[in-house]
Amino acid sequence: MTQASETPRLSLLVPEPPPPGSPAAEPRFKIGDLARLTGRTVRALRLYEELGLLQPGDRTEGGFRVYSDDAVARVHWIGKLQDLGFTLPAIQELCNVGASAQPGAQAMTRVREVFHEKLREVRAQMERLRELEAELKSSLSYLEDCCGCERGPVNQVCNSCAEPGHDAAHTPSLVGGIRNQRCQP
Amino acid sequence: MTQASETPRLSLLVPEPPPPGSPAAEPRFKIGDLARLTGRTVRALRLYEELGLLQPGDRTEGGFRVYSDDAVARVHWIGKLQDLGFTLPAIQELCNVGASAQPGAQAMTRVREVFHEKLREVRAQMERLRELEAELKSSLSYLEDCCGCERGPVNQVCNSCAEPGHDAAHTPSLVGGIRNQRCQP
DNA sequence: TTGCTCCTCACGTCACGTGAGGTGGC
DNA sequence: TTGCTCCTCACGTCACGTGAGGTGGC
Repeated sequence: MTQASETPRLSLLVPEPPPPGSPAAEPRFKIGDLARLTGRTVRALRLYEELGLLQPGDRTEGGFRVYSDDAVARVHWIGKLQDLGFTLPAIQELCNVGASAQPGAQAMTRVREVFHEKLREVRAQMERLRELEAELKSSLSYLEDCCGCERGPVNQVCNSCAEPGHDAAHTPSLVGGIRNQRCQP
Repeated sequence: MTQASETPRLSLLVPEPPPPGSPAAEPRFKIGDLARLTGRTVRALRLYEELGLLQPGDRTEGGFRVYSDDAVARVHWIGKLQDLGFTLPAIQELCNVGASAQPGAQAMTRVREVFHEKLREVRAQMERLRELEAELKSSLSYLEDCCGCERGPVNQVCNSCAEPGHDAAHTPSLVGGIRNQRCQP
């Protein structure tokens, strides 16, 4: 875990020191620092910028992007929405709500609808994962018996396995799908 | 819900009738039927074929793909593995295990490792979704108050909201990320 | 014959990955 | 000066979506 939040060295990159009276110099990150702090690739961060989702606060004379603390929270926010299944264009739309001149009540009612739909999707996704978790567990328990098998090559013996409980009717579907394949890659 | 499993009409597509003594004629689907039965697009099914994951049992004289019941189970199997996070090339590899000549114990030990890793990933994913579900719920409850707001346009009032509990410190991060945006699409 | 479905290219999309070739920062 | 990081193209990948132009099946 790289901790770059305590690297005052980076503040040397700031072309102009903060004017007197302003809050203490904020940490300033290069794109590689931001990538490490957020678990993204440099490429991903540049893509977010291209789509208008993330703006560097500044650039150095040489053209290097400079970010402040805000950017970390920003990228985490983007990540949450992506994990909820929002595409980057959909996240753009959410951004635009914040900059829009429509009445707050109207805009936030719409956001609520969108979030409500996502809540339904997240719950359906969790249910699906619970099913798959159960299938994985029964597959693992089934395969445990296979680990000591001495019958022979997969393509010759597995499809007619005679172990108790290993007939086709009792084989978990995740495992059953593997046996008896003729797959041309 | 389209039920194509009882359409003996389709058996007319079979160029040669099953030889006597063979089991009763199986239902035979065209690619559109298979798509409806499995919730996939025709394009997706053709892609699976291109990658060697799904072979039509036959073709009509005119070149139409003909599938049997097996194909439905096959596509569902592919779908489960995709939902577990396997890529199509990774599913290909699993297929190849079934056709390989290596000892069953060795091959299945490897499959077990792969499934075990997936189980870990599925559980991590469920935990992530639980967190996001909680964030969505608190965001929805927060936004409920906004629905009757009469203060004005989003970009003028939302960022300095004075409602009790709506200051920056008490705003759920999913909502906070929307306000005060300057997003160029 | 009409309408629907199917066929094969082939280019587009989404969220990046991965070099190529060159330059900035300490 | 060296080594690392950064810069901008620009093409590749993955799992399809979406026509274009033509043909099969009942």
